[in-house]
Amino acid sequence: MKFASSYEPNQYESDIYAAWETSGVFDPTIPTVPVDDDASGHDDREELREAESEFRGAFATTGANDEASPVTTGASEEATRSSDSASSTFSIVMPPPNANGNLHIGHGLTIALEDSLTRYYRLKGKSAWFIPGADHAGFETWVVYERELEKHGHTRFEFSRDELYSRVWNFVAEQRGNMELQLRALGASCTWDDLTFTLDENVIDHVYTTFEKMWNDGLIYRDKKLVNFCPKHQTAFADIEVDHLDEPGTLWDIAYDDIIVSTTRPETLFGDTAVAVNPNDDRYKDLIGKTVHLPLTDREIPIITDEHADPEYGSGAVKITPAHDFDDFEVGNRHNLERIQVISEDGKMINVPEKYEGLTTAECRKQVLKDLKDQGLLKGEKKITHSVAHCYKCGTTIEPMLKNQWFVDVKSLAKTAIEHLKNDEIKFHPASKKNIIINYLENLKDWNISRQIPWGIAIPMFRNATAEATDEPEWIFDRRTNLKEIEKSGVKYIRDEDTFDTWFSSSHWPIICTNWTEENFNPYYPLNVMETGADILFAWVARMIMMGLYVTGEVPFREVYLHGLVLDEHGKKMSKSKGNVINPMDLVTKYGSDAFRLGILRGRSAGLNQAFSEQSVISGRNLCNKLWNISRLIQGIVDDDKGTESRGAFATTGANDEASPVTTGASEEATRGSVLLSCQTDNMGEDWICREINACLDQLETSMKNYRFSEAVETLYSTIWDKYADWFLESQKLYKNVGLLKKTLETLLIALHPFAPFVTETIWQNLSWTSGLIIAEKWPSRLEFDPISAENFESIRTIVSEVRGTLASLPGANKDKKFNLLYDKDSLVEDNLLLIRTLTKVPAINALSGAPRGLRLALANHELYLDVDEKTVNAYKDALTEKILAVGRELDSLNARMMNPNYVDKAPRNLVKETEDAIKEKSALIDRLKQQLSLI
RNA sequence: GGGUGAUUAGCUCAGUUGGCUAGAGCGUCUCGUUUACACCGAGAAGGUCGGGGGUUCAAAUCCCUCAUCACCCACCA
Repeated sequence: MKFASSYEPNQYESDIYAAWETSGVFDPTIPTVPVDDDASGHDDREELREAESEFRGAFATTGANDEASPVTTGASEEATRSSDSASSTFSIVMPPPNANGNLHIGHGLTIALEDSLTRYYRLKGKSAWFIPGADHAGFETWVVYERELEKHGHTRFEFSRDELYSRVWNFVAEQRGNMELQLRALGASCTWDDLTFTLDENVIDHVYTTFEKMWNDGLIYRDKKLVNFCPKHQTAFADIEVDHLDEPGTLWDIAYDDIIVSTTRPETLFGDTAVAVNPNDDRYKDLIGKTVHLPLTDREIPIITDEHADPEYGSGAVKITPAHDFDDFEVGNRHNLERIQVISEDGKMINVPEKYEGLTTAECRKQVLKDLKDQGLLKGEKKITHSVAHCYKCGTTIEPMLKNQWFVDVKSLAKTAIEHLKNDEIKFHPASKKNIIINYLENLKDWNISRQIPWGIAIPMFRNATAEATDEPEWIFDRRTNLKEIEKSGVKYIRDEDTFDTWFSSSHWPIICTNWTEENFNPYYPLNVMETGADILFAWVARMIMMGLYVTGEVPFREVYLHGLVLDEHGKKMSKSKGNVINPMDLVTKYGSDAFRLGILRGRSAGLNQAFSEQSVISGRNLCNKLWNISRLIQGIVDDDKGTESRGAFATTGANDEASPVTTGASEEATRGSVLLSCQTDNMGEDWICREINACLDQLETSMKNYRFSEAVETLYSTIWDKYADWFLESQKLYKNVGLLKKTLETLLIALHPFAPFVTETIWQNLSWTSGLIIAEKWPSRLEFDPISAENFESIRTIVSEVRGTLASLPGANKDKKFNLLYDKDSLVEDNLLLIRTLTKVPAINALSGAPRGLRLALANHELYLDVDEKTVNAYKDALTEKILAVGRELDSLNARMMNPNYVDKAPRNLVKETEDAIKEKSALIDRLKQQLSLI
């Protein structure tokens, strides 16, 4: 197979993905918990026991093999000790994208992160399970569908709840598929057979089981409370779904007899049932306990005292409307005040004098103000800025509304969660989020889980249809939500029309996806890591923790990685109205999936909102092409080599093999109990690249363990490009160690695979000597090398760089002016004449005979001269002077450090020694350069 | 009101128990068509690490303070 001169992702990606998918590599190697297809299967104890023993058996066997397997042995001891290495499984769930929509840039980031982790741990030999999902996205989808209805001249009120449900189901079914194709294009190596849709039977089953448990535990209650209500969407919301925006408003002063109250909502005065003043406010002392006449009505309301009234604010007296204000609701509870609802769910006035009945709140406000003014009761107005609650979806002002809703008593759930969090059972990235979530849980209010939209999971509660007279309970739990009404013990019950807040079911996600059950041991629960957006820390992560602990007694995941928002290239939030939205699929089409993944991971760290631009994707594309061409070069060398049996054989040796003549350069920690790959290295460059690749693997493993994706990519980038291609391969154009070229290329391909799966697999399939799929390869072992030889290559690199730099800075330097290199008694140079000549492109390197001549290179430990003519030396005088000054400055600062007795005294000895050595080196260098200058 | 994060090169960002001359990508400049790659190679310029204090032999890093930006929670009759 011939490599084209550049990598064209579009030619390969879909075929590569199909090859993975059909090969079965996306499936975890340890069998997952058996799913009961029919509900009756639950009772089959025998089967369950069998499944469990199979499970444990598989788990134990793999664990035992692990010790001898080379897969994990490359890891340092520290890594092996960490929790993620302790088990042979790796599990992660996909935050389910909306089944109804296209993927946006945030999904692109999520998949890049999660799939890199999955592929990395799969290569590391773990049984990796990346579980995909699709979200019915209750409210989101509902809003889209309702718009659809409106477009066709319908409203939701023309249909029954069940009709609407099936209509939306069909609507979503039509839309589905797109999202899954896009996940494939991004390279998500997830187990498709286990895709969970948030309205699947087993989801509902889990949710009902939990709900029943909560109901029996007394954690579910029904209450008429003030809830956030969107008059447009006709549904209640949790606090978290409400946007608070600062807005200009007016504070009106209204006379209630002798007392002036301040309000921004005069239209709600019909619902007033008291006026409150602060108990310490002397101004109103005499009025306390008396009543005042409520304007525009014939009602009298009491004046009460409550801390809620702030003497500093407005008049210091505040009207209390328990049915339409959260604070007033609380005041009302404290003082047993009547709740009078004056605004209906569609935003019209009710229970008000006929004149105002049926007006919208806005119309009513106008009328009330006019009437108050006419009666001389409007005493003043002031422009203020206050925060107003809005529906996060449509922006409509939220109306606090008295409604009967189902609530979860969160006290015990939050308390348990806090205990486990404080016990450090979950590690957060970034770490600061742990305290934030604890703080949130400490102040959590009860959770309203009722939603008045048809698209969602029905709440499995039925109301006694007969009169209250019976002894039967008013509400009963029952799973038969497909029925509108049921009969039990001869009593008729009618289903509650409401559906669950989507977060109630979402909070079960790790449990549902891994098919956790009480009976089965499940090695995939808790998840190794939960990766999601920092913006849903409270809405989702906090609730998964509470729910996971409540249902399973264990935290649902061991680590949490939170990503921030992907901003546009100027650091601005992407939005349709700004027109700065980047579609990930466009970038994938244009530059390839790998380029997108590398680009979006680069320069990104946990929890931060960070900018993203096409430039970074281009940079990723370039790396893919570079790697492609590296492979092309090596394949060419391999092809030329065929026939001659070179040192292709690699022997696997224990690291502690004392007999080995070559000492290993790897750190003791890294090699302990591990396997090194011994390969014949014939020159310094080969030892050096082995050392560098080992260091790269070390760094990579550390980065991944700490979820530092950007750092991991950065390390690979510089190893592949700056080291492997620019130095090693350039030197291999002379030496051609075919065995080593193959081995090192394989190592780098596998190491990059988690981040750039397509190009690495494509190359793997194109190379003549590789077999199988790279996705199913084993994580590479460390390479054996001679550390002294490797270090010598650093000297060569220093020499070559100095020659190149000096040549480039010579006045009028260009291709016409070539100079030879002279060396004096330097065995390193002498042994590597060809290499240095090739890398520096000087015409010749000669031993110096007689007195030094030409231009001395600024190298401390090597006496090398560029054989330039007098004129050029003279012209270089300024540059040389500048160089001497620069070295002088460095020397000064080093000397200053050593002059400080405290430094010599207190700094670590090795540091002082280093400083001393550096001073010696710089002094020698500066002497020689000065000598050179004096000769000019 | 309470809290979090950010502030480092023209731009976007690294810099993990304080320690060699603060790094990378992109951009800029100079040179280069050497059969892996112009999606390339070689070289270079560019930073008093937001300001001010402090601790330390040593501070981008720790502490205090101020400023600016972003966000979260509470809440504003």
